[in-house]
Amino acid sequence: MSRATLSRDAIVDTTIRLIREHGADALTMRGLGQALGTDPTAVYRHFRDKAELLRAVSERLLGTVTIGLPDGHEWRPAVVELCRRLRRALLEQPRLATALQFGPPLQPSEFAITEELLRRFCAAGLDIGAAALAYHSVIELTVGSAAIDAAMHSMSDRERSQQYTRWRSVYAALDPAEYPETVAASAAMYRGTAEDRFVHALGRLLDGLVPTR
Amino acid sequence: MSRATLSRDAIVDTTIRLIREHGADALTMRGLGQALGTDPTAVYRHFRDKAELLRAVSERLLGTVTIGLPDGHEWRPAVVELCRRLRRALLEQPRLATALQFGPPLQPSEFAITEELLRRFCAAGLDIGAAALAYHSVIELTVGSAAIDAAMHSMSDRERSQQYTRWRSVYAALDPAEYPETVAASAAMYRGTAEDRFVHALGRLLDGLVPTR
DNA sequence: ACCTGAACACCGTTCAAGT
DNA sequence: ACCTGAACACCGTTCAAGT
Repeated sequence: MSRATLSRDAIVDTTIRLIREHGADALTMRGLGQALGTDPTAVYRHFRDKAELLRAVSERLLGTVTIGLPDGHEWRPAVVELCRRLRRALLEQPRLATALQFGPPLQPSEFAITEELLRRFCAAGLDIGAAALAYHSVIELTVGSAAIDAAMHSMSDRERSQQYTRWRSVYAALDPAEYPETVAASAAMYRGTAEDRFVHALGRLLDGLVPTR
Repeated sequence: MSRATLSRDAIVDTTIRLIREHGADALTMRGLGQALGTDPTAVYRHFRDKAELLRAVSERLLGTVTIGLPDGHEWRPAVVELCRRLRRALLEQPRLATALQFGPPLQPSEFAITEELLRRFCAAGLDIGAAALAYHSVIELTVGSAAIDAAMHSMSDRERSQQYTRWRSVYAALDPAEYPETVAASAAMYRGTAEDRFVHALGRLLDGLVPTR
């Protein structure tokens, strides 16, 4: 057995790898211990409990969201890029979305995301109250898109597109007397990637939030 | 002990009550058995497993979303009301949001929601492809709003507003050199109820999805 | 100082046995 | 036909004991 020297960073690394490979639901402390080459309970020397470990994971994942965003006068590309990154980070750990609101200690990366979004919305010409509302709005959309796509995220591209095709045929096969619009729309449902659909929704939301005068 | 005669409906009733009172995470088959006055494993006569039970719960909760919507020529009040109801149903069972996409059998109530939304968007003048995109967009926002609010949902009004106040002071106490906009916006963050904020976000999204020509 | 491993108090679920 | 209850294979977590 490799004599692993445990550290918070090494534990977080391995946890993220396990979640990425096997899904968030499959993460157990016993499995984590095995992947680390230590007794499962050794992790408890470094983290109070599983929740604190997952908070550290989320901090790591969210930390990359705001770095190196396109700067300059255009607010919109920056907001879109930030939200795309946030969505991808949330996808890694779906549970994270709701867990965010829980913990007593808001995390540094969350503050950075909030500040960046508020700054861009102010740059877009919104007053501070409208910027706060816009912040809440885009966060809600981003979290929802990630939550809906989370189940598909562990699939391969092939499996995913098969699943979309299957759903389209289910819609297409409905009784047209009872579900006329669904049958008519069936070919248009779940078109493109989930991220495409998210970017479209975000675009329309930003259109509504920041009216062009 | 009351000699309860079990039925799927009675089990779903009790499950919803337990989730409403103690939260979705606190639902266990043993606790459910106790609430029903039967052995915990008796439920397995009527449902294959916990997932099937929760699917029946979601079907019950989502079933009420589309009944008696405001009819007539105005598409917008109907869409808003449907989404508010859907959000409230999702709040009862946060887990439901992601579980929706899982199961093989899409449920009747989901079809009804899809049809109703597509119908209203077509009535608003969108072509069928735009209606499908609009459908995906409002679902993502609604699911996200419910997911974010889920943690607060079990709190009393008093606790919830205390939590909001606490977050505002955290934002207000940040270093204004590093987080100027957040400090400036702190008083405007988490204003009103979560449903107020959702209705605002939905309104702006609908503005963007259905441009007034 | 850090890790180990037995142990505790839980889970969801199965299945032979009861009535 | 339906319910019971022991049992199985798991969880997260604690804590005395090791090194």
